[in-house]
Amino acid sequence: MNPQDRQHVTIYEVAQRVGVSIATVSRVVRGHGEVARETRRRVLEAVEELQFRPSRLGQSLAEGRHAANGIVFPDLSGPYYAEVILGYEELAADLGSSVLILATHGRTDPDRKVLDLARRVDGMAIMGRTVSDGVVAQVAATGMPTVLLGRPPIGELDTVTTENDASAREMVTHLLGHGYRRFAYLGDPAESSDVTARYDAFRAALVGGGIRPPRAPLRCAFDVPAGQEAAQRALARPPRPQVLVCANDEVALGALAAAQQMGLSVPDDVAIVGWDDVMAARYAGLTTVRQPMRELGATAARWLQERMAGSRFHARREVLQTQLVIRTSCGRHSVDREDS
Amino acid sequence: MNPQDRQHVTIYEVAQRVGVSIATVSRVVRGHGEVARETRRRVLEAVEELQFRPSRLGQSLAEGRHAANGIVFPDLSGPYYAEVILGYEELAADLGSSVLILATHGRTDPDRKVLDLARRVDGMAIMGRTVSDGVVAQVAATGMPTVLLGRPPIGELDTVTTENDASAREMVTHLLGHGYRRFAYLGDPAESSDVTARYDAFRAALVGGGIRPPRAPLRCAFDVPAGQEAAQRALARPPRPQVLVCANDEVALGALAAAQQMGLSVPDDVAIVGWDDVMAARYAGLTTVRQPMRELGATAARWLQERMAGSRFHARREVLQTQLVIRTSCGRHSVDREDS
DNA sequence: GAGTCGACTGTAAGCGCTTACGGTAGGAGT
DNA sequence: ACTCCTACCGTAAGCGCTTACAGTCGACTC
Repeated sequence: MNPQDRQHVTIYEVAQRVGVSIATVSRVVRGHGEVARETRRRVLEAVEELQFRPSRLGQSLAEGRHAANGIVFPDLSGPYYAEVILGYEELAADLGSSVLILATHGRTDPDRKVLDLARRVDGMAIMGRTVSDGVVAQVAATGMPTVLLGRPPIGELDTVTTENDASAREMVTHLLGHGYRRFAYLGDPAESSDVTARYDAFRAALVGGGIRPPRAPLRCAFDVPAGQEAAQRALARPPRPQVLVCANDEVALGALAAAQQMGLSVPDDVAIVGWDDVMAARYAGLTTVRQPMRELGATAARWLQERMAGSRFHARREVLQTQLVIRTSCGRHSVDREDS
Repeated sequence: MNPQDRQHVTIYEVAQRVGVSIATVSRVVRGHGEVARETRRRVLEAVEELQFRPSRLGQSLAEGRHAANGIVFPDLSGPYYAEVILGYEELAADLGSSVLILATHGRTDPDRKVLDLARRVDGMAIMGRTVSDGVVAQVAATGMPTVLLGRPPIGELDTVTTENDASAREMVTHLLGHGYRRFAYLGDPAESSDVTARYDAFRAALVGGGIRPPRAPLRCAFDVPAGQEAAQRALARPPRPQVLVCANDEVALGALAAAQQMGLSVPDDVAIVGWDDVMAARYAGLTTVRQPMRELGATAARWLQERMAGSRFHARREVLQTQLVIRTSCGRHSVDREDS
């Protein structure tokens, strides 16, 4: 069959077949207006026979809504985002919206893509540093319900983030308990507000513990190779740090690889910790901070729904709690902290 | 701002502002017909001032296409699917299509959701055992370009899968080389055609090696807890198998946990292997089979594009090659097989 | 100076649906 | 027998765009 002649059955054909107007067919299909029992039966019969499905486009155009929403994220390669999206999709679909996704990573013109996306949805969730504040504001200015995930608030937009301060503090306290004194931080605070927050809290906690924090973070991207490379540099430079605090688990996994490659034992020669608790972290024995990723996505979907329904009118902020997960990469413990 | 009064600027307002017809505005915006330089300038100016973006709905309705395609997958929780989707999205977006996603896992009525999805896209990719053959056929029958991923072919539809036979054979050969004789298989062949293929090839290879294969697989779902539970049963039942061949890495990771919990050493007491080479596999030292996931998704997107362009007309089949990755979970080796 | 041509622009017919509004017919009420 | 409902159904006006077709109007040609 030639793609050119994709023929969908339209409401007109159904109407003609039954001998009624398209209005009546529409009423039957939508289940809205009143239709005589017998007429309804005949329409349904024809719908069945012709396999009629109303065109979403016609429907949306007439209704003035897409019945869809979108989510913008940096990348899907990490396990982190996948979980968030899943949480989002799950709820959104249950609420009757289709979900459009957009990964900005590596795109030449993310702003434009986001603007495009905005033309096909009723609301959107935007994660992290994917697009410029200007574009977000521009989208929001059209009245598009928008919620921000793991990104600093912009204007009056709803924002959901995860907790960073307390967990960083707790993490550092734990590390200090191991007796470590020389810390390095791997990750680029410019990359995301989460990293910024983690880094700041990390420094503050060190100061609070009477330790002089490192002068600057070792900037590196959010992936395993970048982490490995940065860790290599950090570990080669004397005095060797006793702990590598990594901006996320992927960086930490890279650091683990670097240590192994350099013949250093973790945690005996160097301790390594991360953030997110991705699946691999567990098998790598990585001490990290667990994020409620599914819930992050689900919250976004729920709020969007409420916005679209018009039931809420001022900006909401929520910070989801995180949890320190102690494994083996931060030092030897008398007792195992994590079961399984 | 009340969601009710979301006002988009329409082409009419632009036309009125400039004092031309909407046809002219459309020409300028699309860059198709001929428009006088001066007129073009004034239109663009107005477009800029009013922040006009054509409605995708109006556009799509007039053009007769959505400029979007969809992908249906069982679940996003595993790392496997996320990668496939990313490969798909990346290419599709570059080709100018938006991407709609649909996770069928846990949905009460996946078939209906897929039919819904079909009303909003120009083409779709369907992964694994997500929906019934009937529904796929029904969608395809409307002329919707469709490609199947990791799923047995249906009718004349394009199908991309990954290689299972050779890798299973190679895996078993390697295991036999270790001297193992008692094998168990964890996974449910009914779950996916990949599992079926792997299981069949596994049995055949054992027979080829002069070993009597297990009577039946230990059926379990595709996730870590299920794998753990099934492995526990398998390892508790004498004679204890020397090898647990797992349908995928998540099951294998569960098996690893079970072994650890039972105080068994891997690989000394029991060898464990999986499939997929998810990120965690590397850190768990799991011997597995690497799948070209990104490429799987990208291939689907490319084929869809070709179908939609009408440039291809008969069913395509492709089997992407996989690669055995030897790590430590299958037994002690004199030399490390994997760098890093 | 009439005819021709080309560059530009407007008119209008869709694309497939929803829904406000109005019309019709048959039964109830008196 | 005449009105008045009520239940049902059709008409038509959108929703916002694209594009075939039909002008219009100078500039040119002969």
